[in-house]
Amino acid sequence: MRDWKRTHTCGALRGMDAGSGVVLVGWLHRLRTHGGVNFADLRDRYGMTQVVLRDEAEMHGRSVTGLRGEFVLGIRGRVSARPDGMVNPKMATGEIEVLADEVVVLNESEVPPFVIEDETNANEDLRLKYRYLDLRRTPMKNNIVLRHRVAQAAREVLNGEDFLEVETPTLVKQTPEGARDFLVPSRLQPGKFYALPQSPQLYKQLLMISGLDRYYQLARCLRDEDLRADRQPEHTQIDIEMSFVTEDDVFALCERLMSHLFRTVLDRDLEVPFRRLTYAEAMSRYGSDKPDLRFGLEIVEVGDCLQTSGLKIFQDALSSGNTICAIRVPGAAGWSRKEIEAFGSIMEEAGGRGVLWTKAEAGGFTGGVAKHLDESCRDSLRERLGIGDTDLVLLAADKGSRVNVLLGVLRRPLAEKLGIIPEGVDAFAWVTEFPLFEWSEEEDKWESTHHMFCMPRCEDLDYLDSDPGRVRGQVYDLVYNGIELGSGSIRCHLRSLQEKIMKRVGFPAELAEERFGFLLKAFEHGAPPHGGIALGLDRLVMVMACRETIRDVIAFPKTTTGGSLVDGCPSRVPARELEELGLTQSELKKD
RNA sequence: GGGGCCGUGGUGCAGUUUGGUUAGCACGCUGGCCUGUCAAGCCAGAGGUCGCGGGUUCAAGUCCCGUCGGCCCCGCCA
Repeated sequence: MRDWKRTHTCGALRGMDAGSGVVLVGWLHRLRTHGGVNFADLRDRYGMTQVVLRDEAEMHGRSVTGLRGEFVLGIRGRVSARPDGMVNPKMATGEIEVLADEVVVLNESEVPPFVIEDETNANEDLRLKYRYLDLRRTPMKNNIVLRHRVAQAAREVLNGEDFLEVETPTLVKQTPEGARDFLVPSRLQPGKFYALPQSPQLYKQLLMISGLDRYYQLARCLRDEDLRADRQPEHTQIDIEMSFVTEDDVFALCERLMSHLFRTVLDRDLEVPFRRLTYAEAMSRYGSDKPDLRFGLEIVEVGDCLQTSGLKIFQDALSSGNTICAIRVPGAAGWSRKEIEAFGSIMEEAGGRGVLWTKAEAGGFTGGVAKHLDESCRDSLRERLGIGDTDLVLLAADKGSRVNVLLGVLRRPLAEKLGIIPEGVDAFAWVTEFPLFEWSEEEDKWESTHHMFCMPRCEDLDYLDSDPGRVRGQVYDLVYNGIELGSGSIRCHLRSLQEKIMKRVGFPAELAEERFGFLLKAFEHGAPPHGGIALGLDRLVMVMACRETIRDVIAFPKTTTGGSLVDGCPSRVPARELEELGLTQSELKKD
């Protein structure tokens, strides 16, 4: 057989190539027969080229009508400018076509289980089973390409700023607290286990103590927890750590990083510095620690406006010290009771007791709780909320900040119904000053909000013992359009303080020594002040690709039950291998 | 651990509420026609254990129970 090394890809040829002899290889995307002249679209990663097959082409024993979709073909021919009026402006290669002299079938293909085209109607489980076919589709291929470009652009920025890419172990010590670990049994030390890393957290801190100063890694992180559209058991972080930095340094670096990514990959400019708001502010104004700032619909406390209302719910709330908050929904006075109460249902699903409401129309208040609002209530509500003439007001009363969370749940659905979420807006923000601890009812103890290696804010150090819930950390999240894209902190680098924090979350000195002795020891050998961040690469690429799930930006993702449909893992293993590891499967049911 | 939705030719869906003769549509597929198509067109055709198991019934895609698989959400995910 002659040499079938390609001279061009299927996306390369242009009008100026007319007259050249070329060899193309690729998959037969579609074949259109017209008797004496036939058109074959040849597809590869780089694009699509129309090949003209006439009767005189050497087919090596094949007939044109014997060719099928997804056959792998080699084409030898000549580039020809398309005749007048035949140029296809929808194709990058639409100015030309290749007149085939010779066609060879490099491999045949079964009829694919779904059609390889940009808009597929195939269900996701089928696409996952035949992922290699799904990835032939242009949108999926583009996601993978986009991911590559994001990863490389991130490396460019970090390499250019003297960061070192360092790999950390995959077989690590099991960590107490945090997510459930994936465990790997040790053969050489029967009965003992490695864990797969939830993140390289401790290793990157050790690298700072090593004096490497600036580290990054595109790190796989593994957590044995339930899946979601934006959560997989294994995901990738752009993991960053720096010595001798403040929060501002980390923010500025990430802003340079994100600006470069959006500029080079999406050709979009970001407004920097990103907006900053404290955790307390985010929770009170938006009812969320990852607020969507593309639209308003802010939550406002209105308890004092309702002192004179006779409504029992208000009276009870005020007398019991509960909070009453409201959202002004501009232009929604025309909504029906049914439409409004749909939002009450959303609130109930979130654990609330439904929503109260009233409408501001023609200078007055109507509907819902309007009849329980006297002039004084109305005036103060008008002023507090800036109520216009066609507004709906949603109100809720509940304990403390719970009410903000409940109303916060409504913001996105409200914005969608109002159609006020702007296209193409990149609403980045830093949420800062996260509390260091939160009380766990379930465990009946204080737990770390982020993780136990975060530095408290200096001014809150005195509350570590007296009022742990009041201690804010040098802890921050990066938020984009209501999605958490990353989180980080300035770390604790002082042994005594770290021990104090560990004690607070249930690790007395002895236990801390056993579990984290190596880190505490390292702190005694000149640990520099340091901090960093971990950015979720999957989520970042997901939002950049405008996808709804990170499965679309992962080549081989898992299903919601943690399975891989393309290869069928997890799977059973031979009993002999279990024995070798000192494991038995007696409790597990057979297939 | 809990809640919800889905499963019908290769693919996507209709049919299930109210059980009843040959399970319908589109795309794809197969064969034929066709010398300028590019989501080609026209003609003809093949293709279905209704996820699986059990039950109710004269009769089950349809009703009941169980089970498997996929998706979404709560819990969980420092």
